[in-house]
Amino acid sequence: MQFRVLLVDDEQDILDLLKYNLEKEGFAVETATNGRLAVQTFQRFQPQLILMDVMMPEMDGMEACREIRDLPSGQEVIIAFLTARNEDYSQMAGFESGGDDYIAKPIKPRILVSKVKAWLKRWEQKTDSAASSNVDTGGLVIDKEKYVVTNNGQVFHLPKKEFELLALLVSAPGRVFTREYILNAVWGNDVIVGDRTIDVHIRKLREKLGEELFKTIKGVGYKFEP
Amino acid sequence: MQFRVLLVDDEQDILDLLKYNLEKEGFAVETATNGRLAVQTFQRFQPQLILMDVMMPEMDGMEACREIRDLPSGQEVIIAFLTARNEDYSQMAGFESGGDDYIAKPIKPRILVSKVKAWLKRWEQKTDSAASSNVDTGGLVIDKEKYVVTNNGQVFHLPKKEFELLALLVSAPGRVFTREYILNAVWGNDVIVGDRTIDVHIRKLREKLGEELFKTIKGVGYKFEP
DNA sequence: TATTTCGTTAATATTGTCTTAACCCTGAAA
DNA sequence: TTTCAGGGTTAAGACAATATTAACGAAATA
Repeated sequence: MQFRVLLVDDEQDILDLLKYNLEKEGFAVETATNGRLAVQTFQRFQPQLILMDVMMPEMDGMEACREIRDLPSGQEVIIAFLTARNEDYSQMAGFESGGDDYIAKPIKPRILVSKVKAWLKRWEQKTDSAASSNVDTGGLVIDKEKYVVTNNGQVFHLPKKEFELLALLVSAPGRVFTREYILNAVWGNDVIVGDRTIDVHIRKLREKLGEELFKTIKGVGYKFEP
Repeated sequence: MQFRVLLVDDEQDILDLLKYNLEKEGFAVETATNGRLAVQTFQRFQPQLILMDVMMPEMDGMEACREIRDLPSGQEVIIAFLTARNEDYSQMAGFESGGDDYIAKPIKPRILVSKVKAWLKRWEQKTDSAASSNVDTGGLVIDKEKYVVTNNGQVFHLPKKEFELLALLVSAPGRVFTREYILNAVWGNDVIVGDRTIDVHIRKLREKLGEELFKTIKGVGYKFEP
């Protein structure tokens, strides 16, 4: 299998250098010169790895990263940032925008190649074991690591409680969960919240993911049915 | 009758705490510190209830649960898991390993005791009526978990009272249930409802599932016959 | 600090379920 | 044949459970 790498930088020199070195190693490489183009190219090219400069005209790396992560196909790809050494990467260190790693400029070809190989290795492992941490039921994919839900291609970032409620219901499609049980599972046995709280969260899930997915059994509880 | 409870956790502190509180309530308690020991102790001790941590050395809770369920004597016992809240309950919520319920850590003694009592109450009922969660009698399948009735492939979603009445009658096909008994079982001994109420519910069941399935014994009661 | 997002609740609306009243039917005893 | 007891049937209304909306404080975020 040939791996695909997308390079994004506004300096053509750097793009050429990196591309040359990666292609020499047998990777398929495409390039983009700003964030907006990167998002477009990503959708067509579907790379396993994106190497992206943070500072760019038109749309910066962070923003592009977020946009890509919001695409249904943008969950799996590894995104690594290129940064000037002294650049303030405190912002990205937390990877709030969904970046996985970074590499400091100036970039030495050797180091780049070995890093890329390491990333792609990680990508392979990740997709191997993805089945365990991801639940997939009838077009609805729940990624417990990233706290992200994908429904028929649309990506949702659900708040914690909603996410947990959803994860619970989806864990056994068709099974009815009583209110009592739900309270235990999602809120814990020491927290006391009113019954309406569950309704409201159910409502939000229905709003976001589809009314018909969550069925009410009056006097009993709720169930998820694809 | 004294109930027997088996506690399984790798932390001695927790075992001590739980044991103390349960013994104070009059339960017979034994403990084990990993899954393997739990299975052994179970065979000797034959408890009605097992409280088990999910994460343990040697053999984890899930695996132990499965092994116990595979024993001839492991069908009746109620197995509840101790879990850190927000722990990944996707695996256990589906009860793939045969667990019945769980309680979230940190565990407050009060809550523990009341839960244990509820579980043991359920155990008593369970063995009383041998109410397995699925009943299948002559093309009629009652799935208490999914709260769904299937009759010759057709799926019905019955309201609560109807469902309970049906479940009662079907639990002993051919047996006649007196009106008094039905009132006790479905409505509870404190609720007062007129006699016509039962008729009406029977009517609805006949309408939905077939006239001939529910036979009236005048002056006595009703029975279900496939 | 300013701002936004979350979680919860209160108040109200809405829905499905349960119960009942009123009346009908049947068979057996008077 | 009447009468009566037990059950059958129907639809209306009572009732309880859930839905919905907005609003508030708390928490996270900028």
